Amino acid sequence: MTPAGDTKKQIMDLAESFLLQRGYNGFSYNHISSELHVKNAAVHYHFQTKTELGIAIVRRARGQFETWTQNPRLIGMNAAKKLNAFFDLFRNCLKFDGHASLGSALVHDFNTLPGQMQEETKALIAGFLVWLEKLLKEGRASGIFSFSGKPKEQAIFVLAALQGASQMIRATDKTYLDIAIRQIKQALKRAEAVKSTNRKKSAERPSGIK
Amino acid sequence: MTPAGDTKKQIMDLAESFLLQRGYNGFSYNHISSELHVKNAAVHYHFQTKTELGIAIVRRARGQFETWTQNPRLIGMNAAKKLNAFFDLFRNCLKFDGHASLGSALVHDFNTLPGQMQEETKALIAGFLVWLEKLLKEGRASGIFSFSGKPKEQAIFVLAALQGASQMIRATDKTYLDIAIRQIKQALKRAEAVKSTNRKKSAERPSGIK
DNA sequence: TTGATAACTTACTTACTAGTAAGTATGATA
DNA sequence: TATCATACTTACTAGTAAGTAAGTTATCAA
Repeated sequence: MTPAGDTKKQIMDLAESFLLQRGYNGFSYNHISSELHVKNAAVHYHFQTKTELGIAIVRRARGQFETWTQNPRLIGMNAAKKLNAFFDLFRNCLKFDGHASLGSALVHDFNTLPGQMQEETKALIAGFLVWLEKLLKEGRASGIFSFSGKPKEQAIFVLAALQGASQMIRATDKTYLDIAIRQIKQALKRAEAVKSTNRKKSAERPSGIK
Repeated sequence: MTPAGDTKKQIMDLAESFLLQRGYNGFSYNHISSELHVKNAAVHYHFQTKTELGIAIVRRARGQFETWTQNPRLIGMNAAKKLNAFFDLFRNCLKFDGHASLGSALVHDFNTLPGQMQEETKALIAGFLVWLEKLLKEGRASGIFSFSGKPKEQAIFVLAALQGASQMIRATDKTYLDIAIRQIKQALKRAEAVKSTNRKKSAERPSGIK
């Protein structure tokens, strides 16, 4: 028999994978149980309801993001590298074909989500935005980023583009995610780059953010 | 009895509304039939399968977009106004609370969509991107937009941000869509604005695009 | 007036959904 | 050795999903 605690984690991992791939309404307890070669009642043993399972997944993801933001190695980075690390976070959850980010999967299903999961989703998105806002603020203050408007407004823009791209690539070329990320970076450094190449005629400008 | 052809359109309208609000897996023939006060078999009479209904919805939307792009009034506009008109297209389909754009709804459900609907979805998104690319190209050539990279890359970026924002607002303040749109415009005019206010110290820049 | 057709309803099927109650094998503990 | 909790299985329920076959009704053309 499998070691204690193992199945529960496997259920969460699988459910999260299905959630990213098929949305909250696109997977069932049978999907999970048959994949793990157990009966559907075994899944109910660990998570009485689908809502409970869903909440556990979002809570875990929020905790993981919290841990990620507190990593000293990340904190020691400059704003440009922090932003790249954030992009990598998104790229990583898309490494399995057809996956989306958890945030974009949840906001899509938002209207059909149980109330408690709606609250968790709001908290997840709000957490991303708060972190991004802080990053953009300090990045602009230190001259690494340059953009107009409030950092919070720019954070909304960046997250929207990132989540939108992570979904769009399902129906387009997969490279479109990296293209979108490159354009986000451009949008955050344009004024900077333009200043230094102001006399140049065209649109080709050197990169400050890698 | 209702006039001929009426029910069919009502089914499509309702189904589209459910699709935008709840996703493809989030509505059923019963949702539609009970709303229209008919039996579920009546829906099957007009659309034998859900796939057929889904395809009809996407095809209609593609046709409507095609018609929209060929409107002489639109064609006569300058690039900035055309872009605004495109934004309005998105804002309009979000006027009912909780709705997303058709494109974002479909790409989210992409992995669980029947094959033919996947193809329709690809065509819908590709249509948006082609139009946007052309707009951005002519807008940059005429000096209205200013951005780096290929117009196609910028088109991907703009559409990703727009679709991402249209979904995100379900879990955040509704005003975030307009905020995202404003930032998209900023990203498309930044170099322009920066040139004219290059001596100004901070990030507040006048608007060229309204 | 007949008959064809459009637009349904009635009444069903098969398959899947979340969820539950009761029973069982296994290993740790008293 | 008894017992107790953990981690299941077996076997179900009620509800909903898409889909279908056969019958009904209104309208209109010949």
